[in-house]
Amino acid sequence: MKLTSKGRYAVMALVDLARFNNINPVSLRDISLRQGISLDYLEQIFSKLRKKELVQSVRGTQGGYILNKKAKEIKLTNIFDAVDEKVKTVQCKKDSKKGCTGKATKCLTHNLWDELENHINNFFKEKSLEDLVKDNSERRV
Amino acid sequence: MKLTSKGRYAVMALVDLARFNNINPVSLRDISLRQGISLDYLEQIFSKLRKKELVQSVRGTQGGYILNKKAKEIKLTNIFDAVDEKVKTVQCKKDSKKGCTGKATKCLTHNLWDELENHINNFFKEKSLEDLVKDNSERRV
DNA sequence: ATAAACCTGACTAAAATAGTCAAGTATCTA
DNA sequence: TAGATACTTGACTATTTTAGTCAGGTTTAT
Ligand code: FES
Ligand code: FES
Repeated sequence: MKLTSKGRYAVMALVDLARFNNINPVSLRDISLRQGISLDYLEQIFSKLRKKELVQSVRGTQGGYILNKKAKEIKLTNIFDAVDEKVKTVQCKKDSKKGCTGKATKCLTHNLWDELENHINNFFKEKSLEDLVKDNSERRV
Repeated sequence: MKLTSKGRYAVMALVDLARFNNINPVSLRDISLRQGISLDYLEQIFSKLRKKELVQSVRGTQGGYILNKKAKEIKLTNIFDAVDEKVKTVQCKKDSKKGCTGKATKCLTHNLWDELENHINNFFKEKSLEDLVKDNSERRV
């Protein structure tokens, strides 16, 4: 099980944005340089974040992105959802009547993976962007 | 983040093995048929499980595999470890002095991913094969 | 002897990931 | 108003990982 770069970058970028998000928009170029993430890739990511209304764009010179909600209200789960980083543990189609081996019943481990999925998602539901920013500035003191 | 088939199959196979593991060894062929997993693939998986001494092999006709420990003592974490299904959330090399973007410091989110990794691994450390077998037979009543 | 079953290593097709590239559009500033 | 900055979009591609397959063994009960 591993976390993909897309998900990791999305969170990194938003933490960066949240820290520098005083009044002026933050350009992707700046985030790219600070975090070492390809600008083109960031653009793909932010396009999705914008569609889910986590950020707002400001076009033109001196433009960039600003948070569209309070950092406290943006949970990790929202971020991951926006960039399609989903937790997938079961093999069967989630709602199908058939188990993962095509049989009518669920396989021996279906319940286990469901539990696991919930366990992981709970973590994402609890953590907010604010937590991350705080966490980080504390460590700098 | 998703669970790979290798990890899922390893657990499925061991649960199956644990259920039928009375006195006689269980052949991979039987597991393959019951669980719908390719025999060749199962062989790869059991080779690893054997090397980590989770199972014992019995060669020859009427052979197969038996558990090498009590089901209670085999945790999910042991199984995943055996088949190299590791949880990997950080991008940087775990012990390197450099962060994931090559800088000297850890990136803004390193701690978060570490927490996540622990969170997931805790789940694996708690669950034993016995839990899974019980869980399953209860549901059959 | 022979068949059942374990054992091993090499190989490969398909999918997912992590980007790149190209061609725009909008807006600020000089 | 020209030019620069920065967002916008969609298509394309190289790399890596996954999920197996395949071919050839060896061991042992009957
Ligand atoms: S994981 Fe759902 S039936 Fe196997
Ligand atoms: S994940 Fe370790 S430094 Fe970025």
